[in-house]
Amino acid sequence: MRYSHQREAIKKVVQNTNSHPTADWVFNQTKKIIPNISLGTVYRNLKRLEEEGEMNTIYDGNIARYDWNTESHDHLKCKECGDLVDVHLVHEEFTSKVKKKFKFDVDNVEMTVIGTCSKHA
Amino acid sequence: MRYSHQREAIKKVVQNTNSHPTADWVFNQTKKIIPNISLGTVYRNLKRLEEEGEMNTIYDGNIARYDWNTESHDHLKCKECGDLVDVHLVHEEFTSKVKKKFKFDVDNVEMTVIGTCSKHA
DNA sequence: CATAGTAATAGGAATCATTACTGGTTATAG
DNA sequence: CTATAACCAGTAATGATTCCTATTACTATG
Repeated sequence: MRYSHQREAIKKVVQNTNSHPTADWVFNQTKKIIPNISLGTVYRNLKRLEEEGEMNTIYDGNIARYDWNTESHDHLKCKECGDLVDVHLVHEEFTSKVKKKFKFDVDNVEMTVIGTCSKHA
Repeated sequence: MRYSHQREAIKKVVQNTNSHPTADWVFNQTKKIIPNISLGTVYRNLKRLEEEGEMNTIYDGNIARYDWNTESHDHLKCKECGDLVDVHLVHEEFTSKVKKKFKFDVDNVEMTVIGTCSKHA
């Protein structure tokens, strides 16, 4: 893949946040670096970066969010503040259990735990 | 909530399938019963039915699917055939573990295991 | 039974996220 | 330096979902 100024900027933006940004948020942040960048470029490059293994896409309801944390992990979503926090809950033993029990070859587990975080208990 | 012919038909359509239908699929099936039903009516009533606890919404990537199975359960999604199968993987002990470890009050766990089913191994 | 009041509907326009297209620009191999 | 394939900005198109409005149909009551 050829070098591109735009893609580097997008990558940096995503890597420098702990939120799980939407494409639109990434677009607005990247505009601060490259004012005339276009939304299509953001989408295209986020997809590329995911294909390259540089980030993950997670679906929050029906909108996509991007996550630079490519290690297998799960999310806690607070229904009060909407916060999405990374946690590690699904372990090896789980995937091997699923494989045995259902003859299902696990690639990936997407888990979101919805509830109320300590700030809003 | 007032009785409506349309809502009853929509409910029956969803309850009589084991697939996890999209709004569009439900719309097309319901048209066989009520030919002039409108897509907006389908969306509105699916949402109502969910609010009433008659069904669940699950997100498959960024499109909504509806599931009459309102008991807590998880999904196995085959990346080859796209099949979405109901399984029960997350148990009580898990939610109480999360509550202790993260001080997070769990309402609901959404888990989709992505991989290859036995038919496509 | 008739009807008024209100909830629900059909149909279509509007919106939101995302993808596709087009003509011009730029990185980079040779 | 130059050719050219990859990339981009801008914008149109798409697909899913929601919103709007005039009309229709439940249902409680006289």
